[in-house]
Amino acid sequence: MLKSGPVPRYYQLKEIIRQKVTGGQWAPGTPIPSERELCEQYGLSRMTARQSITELVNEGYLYREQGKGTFVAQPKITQQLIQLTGFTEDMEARAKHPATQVLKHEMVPADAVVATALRIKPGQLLFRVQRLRLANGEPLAIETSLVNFIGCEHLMDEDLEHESLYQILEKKYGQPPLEADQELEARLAGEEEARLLKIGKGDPVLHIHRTTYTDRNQPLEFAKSIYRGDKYRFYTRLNRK
Amino acid sequence: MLKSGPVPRYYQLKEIIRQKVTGGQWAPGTPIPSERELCEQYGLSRMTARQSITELVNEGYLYREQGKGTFVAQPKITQQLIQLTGFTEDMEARAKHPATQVLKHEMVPADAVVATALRIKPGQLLFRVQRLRLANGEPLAIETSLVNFIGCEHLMDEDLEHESLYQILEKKYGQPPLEADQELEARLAGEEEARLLKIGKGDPVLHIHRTTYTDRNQPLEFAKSIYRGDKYRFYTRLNRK
DNA sequence: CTGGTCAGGTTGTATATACCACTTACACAA
DNA sequence: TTGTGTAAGTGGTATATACAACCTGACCAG
Repeated sequence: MLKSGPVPRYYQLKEIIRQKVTGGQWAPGTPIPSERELCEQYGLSRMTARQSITELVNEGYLYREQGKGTFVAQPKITQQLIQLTGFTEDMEARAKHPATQVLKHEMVPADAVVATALRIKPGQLLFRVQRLRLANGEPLAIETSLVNFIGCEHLMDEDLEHESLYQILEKKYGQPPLEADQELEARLAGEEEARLLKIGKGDPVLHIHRTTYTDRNQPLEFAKSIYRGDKYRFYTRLNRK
Repeated sequence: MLKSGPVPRYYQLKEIIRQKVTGGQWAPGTPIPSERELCEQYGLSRMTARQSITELVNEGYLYREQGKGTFVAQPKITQQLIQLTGFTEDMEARAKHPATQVLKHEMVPADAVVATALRIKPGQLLFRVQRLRLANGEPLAIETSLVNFIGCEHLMDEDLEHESLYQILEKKYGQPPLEADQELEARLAGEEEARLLKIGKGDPVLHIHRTTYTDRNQPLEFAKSIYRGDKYRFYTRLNRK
């Protein structure tokens, strides 16, 4: 019998089910209890139980078959790797040890490209930080972030070598990154990039442009990253319609 | 007043709203009618109207704000480009003219890597087709697809120069591609690849490995694609949690 | 053995209702 | 002027119920 409280009942059930799936208690391919069983077992109405299941289906943990039941999905290799994360969390999901060197941080006016991405006027002052990202001690990426929100100039005082930008934005500034659009391209490393990444000029690199959104689809960050082609692989999942 | 029929009411309303959003009738940032207004207007219950809205929110067309209303989201540049599509549809979404040359097609036994991806035993016979993909007459990608389902050997008789593999799989074989996991990497073109793509050896290329799933999360296709780095950009969207 | 029907299970759709949490605007009091 | 409370409107959560669509297995007639 789930309690009513600050945490909604459907969410409590959702987490219980997620636990059983990710914890291996319910094996892939096997049916989970029917919706009617679940409501009886946890003392809630069918629509509430359905909401829990629906969200887990959308997240790829379960799948439904009409007339037959709801089943545990085969675990996707990429489950952890397709979420919006900062570099730090990304590396942790890949079981690598992340580190950061801040190359530069400053306030700069927006150019035309960035202004379009962030939906602001060119010339507006943005916080800009350029960081070298390392995994297990090796350079992996150069990341340039441009951040825009009211009060973003206070980011100049933050310690971005030891704290995650996304964590700071969410916890200290109430600007949680919630969604992002990305573009990826294969390119060759230029002189400067090669030097920083400790690779050869002309080695392959992955260019990633990311626009990050917070509440209300408000653009928050525009980031350009250059990843070593031989050390980084990008994962994604696509759906039909 | 929406009709009850083969098409569910919530789906009818969903399409009506989607039309108004994509057709520009409701501008980005403006509130749509409240849930209570919609049920009254179309003669259905609030939970039904909510289902329509919820799905459109998940698809990124709308966003909700508690206590305030539901609003039209800013259109994302990538809206069309982040869905699971075959090459043909992908090019059409990018407003380019696609063409195809079949380089080879055959039945081959699965090697270890492919067998793992498709969750079958190594050695099982698969349909394999290697195609050169062109956009506006220029070579853009080399695509190698390995397809596995009962009866896949009949694909040998299909005309894959003029028909879409995904269309055929869905319409003629009842195996619709529904979801896919992808891995992307930046690499350099090898001799053979460079010749086919009409670029120089050592030019940057994007390697994409895709596992496509059909109903019940059943692996259907494993594909390796090599895209020209200077002509192709990959789009994706990420969500937090 | 084959094919059809039926019962009982599942998810899918839909209604009606109620209350909660949050936002906004406005009237009113300090 | 400045709060501040109140009312009305919004989406968020939750219940109870009903029937449709679909799948499976058991049973039965041919």
